[in-house]
Amino acid sequence: MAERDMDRSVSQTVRAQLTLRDMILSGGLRPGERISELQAVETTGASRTPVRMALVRLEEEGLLEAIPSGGFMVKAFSERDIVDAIEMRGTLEGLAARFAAERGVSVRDLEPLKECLDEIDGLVRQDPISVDAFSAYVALNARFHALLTELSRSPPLIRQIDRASALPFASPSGFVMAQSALPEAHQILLIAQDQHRVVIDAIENREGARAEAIMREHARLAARNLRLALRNKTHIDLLPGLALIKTVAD
Amino acid sequence: MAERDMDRSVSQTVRAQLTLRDMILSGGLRPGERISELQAVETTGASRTPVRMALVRLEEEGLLEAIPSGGFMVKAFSERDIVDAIEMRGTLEGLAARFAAERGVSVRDLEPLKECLDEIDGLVRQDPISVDAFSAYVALNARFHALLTELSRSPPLIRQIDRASALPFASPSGFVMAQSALPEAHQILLIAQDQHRVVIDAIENREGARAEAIMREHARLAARNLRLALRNKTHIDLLPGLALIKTVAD
DNA sequence: TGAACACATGTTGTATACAATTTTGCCAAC
DNA sequence: GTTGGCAAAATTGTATACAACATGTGTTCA
Repeated sequence: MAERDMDRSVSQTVRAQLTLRDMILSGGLRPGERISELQAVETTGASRTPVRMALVRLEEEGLLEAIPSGGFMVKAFSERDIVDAIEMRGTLEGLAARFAAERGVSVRDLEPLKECLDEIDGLVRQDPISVDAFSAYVALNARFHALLTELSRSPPLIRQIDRASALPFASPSGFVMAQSALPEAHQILLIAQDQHRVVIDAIENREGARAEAIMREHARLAARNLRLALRNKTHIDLLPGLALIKTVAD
Repeated sequence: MAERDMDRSVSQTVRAQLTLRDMILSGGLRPGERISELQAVETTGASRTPVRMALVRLEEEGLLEAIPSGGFMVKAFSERDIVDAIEMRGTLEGLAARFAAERGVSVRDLEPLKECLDEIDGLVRQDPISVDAFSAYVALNARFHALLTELSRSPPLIRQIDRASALPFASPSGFVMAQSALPEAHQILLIAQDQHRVVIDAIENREGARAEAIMREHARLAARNLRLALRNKTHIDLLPGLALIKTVAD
């Protein structure tokens, strides 16, 4: 912790925030555990002021919780919290799809989305999907969701969706893991891909209500699959931010 | 600014945050205006550290925007941002209503909601509604929305809705103003009240999809009315957080 | 007259010192 | 043995000093 890479281009606050977030998400700090400022100072290398700023930001982000008597602790989530977060995010993305459709987007705007989907098609064609292809899929899926969100052209909505994604299990990766952590994973991936295509079609044809409904269904499917995966304990170790869950055992 | 009430029960950070928020919302600080830390120190009476913490929190809250070169400025919102924020909040409340219905709530839980609605009934009975009755209505409406949100029993969703309400024009008060800033205000209030009743009915009967649809419609109506009010410039001065809007003149 | 550079000024990011509050451990009393 | 209280230690909230950076202005040269 002495000779860490002192990148002067970013502030100490940002660096401390990144370091602490990594520690929280990787499970280096247990849920419910109090975070000692001095200890954080040692591990991050920054001084107390930037550490405190980072802690405040992480609290607003939803990863930490303020202790009434002072200081912060790592927030603990229940399994239902996770499912709820995914539905919440999907609901907001549904609104984004509706906005995109109602606002009217040009064919040019939809091109990157379609390219994304074409690339995904190439990946999901193979049935026992390789590990490399899978991580490529995760990245492409995240890209698709981000592009769709942007398409709403609504800064408040985009911001809110970003905030909802701060909870790692509610991020697009969480979507994917939820969909892929079951025996019938491959079929689910195909269904999800179909839904993606239909949403784009709905947006292209200015069908706001339809676009929203599809995205809602997309999210409800992801939530359902995650519920099943949690119950069966299948591959849940793939879920990002797992370290934040209170009791993996029910 | 010398002898402000030094309430030792709350931290300097919280006090600075409240003071600065008031200044922003009341228009004491113009949108796009850079916030000087030293000036904030003078006006709030706190020292630089708590002021900085307050600024970070207000940024996360969405009222401030970070300047790349350092420091913060008051965020500016377009009229469409406001309408979007109201729809966004309504969408999340729709999800809350669905959760409440699906999760199953006892009759006891619904009682406070019904009392709220009964009280509102008493107020909206008079046609030219008095000023006192109107502010009572605003308070009761806020209470109803808060109770409904709580009914979802979903901490992540409740948190997200609270955050969405941080933008003052997206708060329940914003809902009301949007609904009441038109000539046919009284009729609109009656419709809104009807929708409130139907939502409770849907929740009571475990009809999740219906409860959600009604709340969505409730929000879309509010958004539509606000759009009209903004176009006609009728009573838009009643809208909370008006000072944050970039151009009142289109 | 205009543009460019240097300097001065003000502002923010960071570090640290201090004070107050909370927590913890220990000892005594019931 | 348990509980209450007291004291010490640790931790957080606050204030301020310092350093790096950005900004604006004035002067000088083309």
